[in-house]
Amino acid sequence: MPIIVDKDRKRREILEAAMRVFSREGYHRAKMEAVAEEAGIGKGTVYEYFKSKTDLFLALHDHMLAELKAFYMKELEGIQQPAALLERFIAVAFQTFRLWEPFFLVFFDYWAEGGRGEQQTLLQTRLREAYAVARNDVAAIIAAGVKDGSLRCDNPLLAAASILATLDGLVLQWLCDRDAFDLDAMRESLTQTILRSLQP
Amino acid sequence: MPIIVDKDRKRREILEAAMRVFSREGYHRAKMEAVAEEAGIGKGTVYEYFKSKTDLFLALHDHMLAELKAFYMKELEGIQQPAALLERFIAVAFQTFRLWEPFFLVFFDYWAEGGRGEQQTLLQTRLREAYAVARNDVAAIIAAGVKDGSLRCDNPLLAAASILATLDGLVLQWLCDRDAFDLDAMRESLTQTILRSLQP
DNA sequence: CTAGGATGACCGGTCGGTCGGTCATTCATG
DNA sequence: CATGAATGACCGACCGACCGGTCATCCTAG
Repeated sequence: MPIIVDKDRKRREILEAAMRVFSREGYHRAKMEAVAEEAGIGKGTVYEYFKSKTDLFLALHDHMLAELKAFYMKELEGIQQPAALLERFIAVAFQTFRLWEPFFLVFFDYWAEGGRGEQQTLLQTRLREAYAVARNDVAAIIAAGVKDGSLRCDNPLLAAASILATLDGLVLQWLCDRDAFDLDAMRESLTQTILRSLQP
Repeated sequence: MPIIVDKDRKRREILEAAMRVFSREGYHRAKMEAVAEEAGIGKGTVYEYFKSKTDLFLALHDHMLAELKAFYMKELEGIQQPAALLERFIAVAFQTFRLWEPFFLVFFDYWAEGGRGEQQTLLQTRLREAYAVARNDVAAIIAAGVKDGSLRCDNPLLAAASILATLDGLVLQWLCDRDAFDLDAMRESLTQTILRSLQP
């Protein structure tokens, strides 16, 4: 019986190497060899774990979203009040701007690939689902607030979509120009605006 | 003197062909030959007008932003009241979602290129400037409203940035999933929210 | 005939993906 | 215990398709 390695661990290492390389170079420019090098392995080995560059790209999408979701769950657990939850959610989102910068840089490419074409590819489906889940999660918080009377909102799903949109748009703008605005000031201002717009 | 062509006109035709091809395939996948074919000319001719693919990409950015700005100017001219101007601005933005869909699809690539790296490239500078101009324009409307007492806002620039962010984020979301939300409902809801948050 | 303009065959570099082969580890066998 | 066969893991030289950019050539109006 030969060497046995922790396949899951190595797979994750490759994914993380890919994230760094893709975020630095962009998916299209990035070379598989660079990913291998970043992971400290040979190019051939990458293909033991992912059958193609596209496959790696797609797997990375799932991996990153799962990690991000886990991060949110951890940061939000235990908070009960809808308004407090929402406020914390926004704060965590702003934290991710800095903490998960490479994640968002790679996400540029998912957006680019996802928006184009007939929306039939696997990536597009996944991206759509991820958005839907995020909208529903945020909408659920708002709906809970409406139910217990602490918030007011005609259409929680619409509100959720636009809150997510604002956050997405802010990462975009901030990544393109770190001096566009002060993150903390923006967080405070946005939190105020959103909470006030949901006040009963 | 032999054949004389309208260089400007052909240049614009190439740019528009490029927009169609880039929006369909994405910048990296798009072939120069496809751009030439779309424009109804030979590949070599494209290089009479643009010295490289990158150059074309960059020129397209300027061209599209200029066109978009012209569209906004036309749609907004004559409106005086800040609140009405803001409302109309949002409405026009939502119009562009459908009308300028290819524009936004190409813009994915500008965001992707612009966010990455040390922010030193020409594209990054242009993108940053474009954002700055847009923020200032919107902030100016808000500031005018504050001045004449029809609006209230502590920090017009911050508010402008987040309004733009919301619109950007909504295009992203909508392009990735046309069924994510109803555009008209979203426009109304967003207009309400924004105007209310700026009420004295 | 001249010259501006257009062209597409071609070149050269690049990179995703393959594959033949090496290495390390284990264990059945004598 | 020695050893060599079996096998999972790893690797990087190589291949071939692809595509950005060039340039020798052709076309056409005057």
